[in-house]
Amino acid sequence: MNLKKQPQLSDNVCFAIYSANNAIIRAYKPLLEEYDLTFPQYLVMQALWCEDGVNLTRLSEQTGLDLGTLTPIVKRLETKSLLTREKDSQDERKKVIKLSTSGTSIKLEALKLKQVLLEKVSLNEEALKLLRAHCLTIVGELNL
Amino acid sequence: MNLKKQPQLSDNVCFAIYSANNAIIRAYKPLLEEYDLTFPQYLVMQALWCEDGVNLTRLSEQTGLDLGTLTPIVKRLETKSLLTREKDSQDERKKVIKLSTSGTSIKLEALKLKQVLLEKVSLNEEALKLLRAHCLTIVGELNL
DNA sequence: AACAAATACTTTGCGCACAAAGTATTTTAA
DNA sequence: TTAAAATACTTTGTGCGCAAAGTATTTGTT
Repeated sequence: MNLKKQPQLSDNVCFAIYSANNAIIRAYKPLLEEYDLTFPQYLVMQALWCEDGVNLTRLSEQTGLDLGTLTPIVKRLETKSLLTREKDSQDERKKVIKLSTSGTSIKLEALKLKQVLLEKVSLNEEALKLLRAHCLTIVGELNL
Repeated sequence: MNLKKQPQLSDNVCFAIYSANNAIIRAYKPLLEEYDLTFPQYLVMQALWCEDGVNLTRLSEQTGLDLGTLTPIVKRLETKSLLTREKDSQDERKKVIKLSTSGTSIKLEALKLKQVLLEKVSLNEEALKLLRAHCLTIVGELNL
């Protein structure tokens, strides 16, 4: 009695993560519209709210994005006057990214969006904690 | 004694999933090069290996991608002669996607890549199962 | 001091991912 | 039996995400 059902795309962990990521970005979109931010831009802002006045390479380490991705994102945030990009006087190769007043001022409000989104998900604290840890394990081990 | 360390970007479940997704796509890239496939193209092929001869809308349901994303992906797979796109004679609005001989022939080999990738990750069967389930819960609940 | 190597960032090209607008076909209803 | 609405797909525009190539500055070596 082989009751195995047809194999499905959703049997895949990788597909599940991929789909969850797309779903999260879609769900954040209407919430972030109020701040005129995309999801990756929101992540960069969060990185800066954690540690301000860093150069692009540091931001790259924090976000896991490469410089070719970050440069245009940070430029767009500069256009929106949420941050400034100026050369490091000590080392002119480096660009120091600093939050502007308005970049800092939206921090508390914008961080609340995380709760708004998570409220839509029935997973409990423990499950989310585990999910986060397992994802970071994958990141760490695949980036070796 | 408040020993809480600085808040980090990686405290976020959403960031963890986002990073895991990027890491998975990066890790698959060299493996998929042999088949001249990108990760999303690989997912579409997997969907077809599960259920062949479907129209774009069905493929959209299976992959969670919208038609505007799928059309160009499927066209590229057609260019690579991995599948055909022909109008449904019953309903000429629909395009029926069918695997070609070569599209079918790489199935067994290409599906092995999943194991190759997962071997790099230390998570056990149980953890992966839970991770997958939790991600699908998020997808289901955010797409309401 | 001079030149090679390393580092930090930018630019270009390609393929997603999606919203919005457009085209074609079918269904529904007046 | 048409006109309106719905459905299926395509196209266009924007913003990632990354590889590869390019520029500028600094460091290391002779």
